[in-house]
Amino acid sequence: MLTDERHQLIRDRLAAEGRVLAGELASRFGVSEDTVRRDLREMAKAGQCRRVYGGAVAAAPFAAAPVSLRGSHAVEEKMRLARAAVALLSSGQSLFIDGGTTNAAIASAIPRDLALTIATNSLGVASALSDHALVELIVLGGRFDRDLGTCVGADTLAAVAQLGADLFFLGSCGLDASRGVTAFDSAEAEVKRAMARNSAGIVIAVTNDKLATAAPYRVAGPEAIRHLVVEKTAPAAILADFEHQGAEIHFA
Amino acid sequence: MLTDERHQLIRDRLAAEGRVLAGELASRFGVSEDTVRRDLREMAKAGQCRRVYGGAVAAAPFAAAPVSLRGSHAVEEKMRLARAAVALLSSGQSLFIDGGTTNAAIASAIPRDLALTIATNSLGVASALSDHALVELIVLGGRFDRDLGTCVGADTLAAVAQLGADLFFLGSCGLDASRGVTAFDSAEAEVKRAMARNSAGIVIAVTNDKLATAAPYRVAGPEAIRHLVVEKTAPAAILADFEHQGAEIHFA
DNA sequence: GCATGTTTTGCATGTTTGTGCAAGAAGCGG
DNA sequence: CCGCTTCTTGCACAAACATGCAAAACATGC
Repeated sequence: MLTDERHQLIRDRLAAEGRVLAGELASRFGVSEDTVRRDLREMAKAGQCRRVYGGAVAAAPFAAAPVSLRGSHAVEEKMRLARAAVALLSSGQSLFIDGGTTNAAIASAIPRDLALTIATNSLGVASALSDHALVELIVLGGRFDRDLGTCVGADTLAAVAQLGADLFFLGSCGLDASRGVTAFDSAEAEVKRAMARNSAGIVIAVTNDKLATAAPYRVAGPEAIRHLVVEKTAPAAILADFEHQGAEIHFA
Repeated sequence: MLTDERHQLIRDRLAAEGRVLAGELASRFGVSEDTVRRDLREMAKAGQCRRVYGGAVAAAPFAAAPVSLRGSHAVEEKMRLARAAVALLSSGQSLFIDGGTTNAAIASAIPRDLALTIATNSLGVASALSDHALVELIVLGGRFDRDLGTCVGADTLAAVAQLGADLFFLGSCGLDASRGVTAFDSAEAEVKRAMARNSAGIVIAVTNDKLATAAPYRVAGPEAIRHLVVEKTAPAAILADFEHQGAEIHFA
């Protein structure tokens, strides 16, 4: 097992349970407790956890990334979703695109012959669009959150407030027909809310595992969703709920 | 088996599993571990993976440098300059870093154990710093100029105006002992001027070809340069001029 | 054809890094 | 106070590493 892998697994566990025990990790990984303690010491030095007697606790309770970007097996599905999502676009439109791996996939799937105005707070999305000659790209700056891969905070909100868009590609969220769109992080949710407020329509592309799940922070009600892009295998019952609230369903 | 084929297979494997082991690849390809390590080293240098002890893991999602060092002739020199430039840093400092390939090299050369606050309008610099856990990263948003790889315009200026920094790493400019620092683009120069105004000291790292050249737009006078990082082969006469104006010369 | 230079590869070399073990210090509970 | 656990530090060893070198394969130019 690679040292880096161990660190990743510890991060995952911290995100899931908020704390880890040195002895437990040692037997789980099949290494000595000394090694685990060394790992925890390094991670604490890098600000990824806080060291306590007997183990470690998460640095900031809910800051952990909701998705481990590493084991992103669903890359095929996301590319399929992305291709279906960009079919909604036409030249001259203006877009908000926020963070998440699905949105990064969408950005890289945007055809190069579309003339669009795109504002994003995601570094990944901006990078993907940085060579699209016809795209007017606006970076929404602010404090960079490396767990989310996006800018958040007051500066970002101020930048969003100055803009308006036809469509908002809202990513990496929980989606539930009664609770609507929810986010895992308070600052993230604030930015999403601002983008939603300033757009004419919301587009959400999700893999099945996001359907019928909810996160702590509310972003928008289910009726705000204009377009919902899902996998072909998405449960019809759930989709029907969204459809009744006015969403248009698109299959990847 | 061709070298390129091997590289492609390693990329495939990284995409599928997120990590590879040097020993495993060696036996699979029927080559020595040294060869595999060479491959991984090259691929890491090209940003296609991240090297770890025992193998390599998939590159961080944003690390795919959009404005990479590709196509720039003097990669080696720039990395040397970068290593010399980061020697000026110490924990707790705050920095402005603007665009240019040399600054991208500097950003990627910043040690991971330095706690810094860094504000940048360069997508490449931001990407390079996106996995530095101890760096508080502030993205200066605005209209993205894809020729420069940076954000410029009124929004960017407003963001800069709210910040102050100890050092400003000023990149991609002309440098002349009488005319001072000059830029090739009006909007670019405006942002550089704002950053210069709000920093306590300016650091410039340049290859020889930038020395004793001037561009249309004036950014700062020669007396504003605090640190000048140059190649060992830089002409002494030119350096003396800058030294007389108060600059501290550092050789890469 | 032959000499010359380049690229790739494997091997020998020291060096670095991760790991486990042991000893002592420090925290915790009775 | 004492026993127990957890932690840090120093040390040793093996695995992984970078580097220099030489042989082989290949291209290039006279």
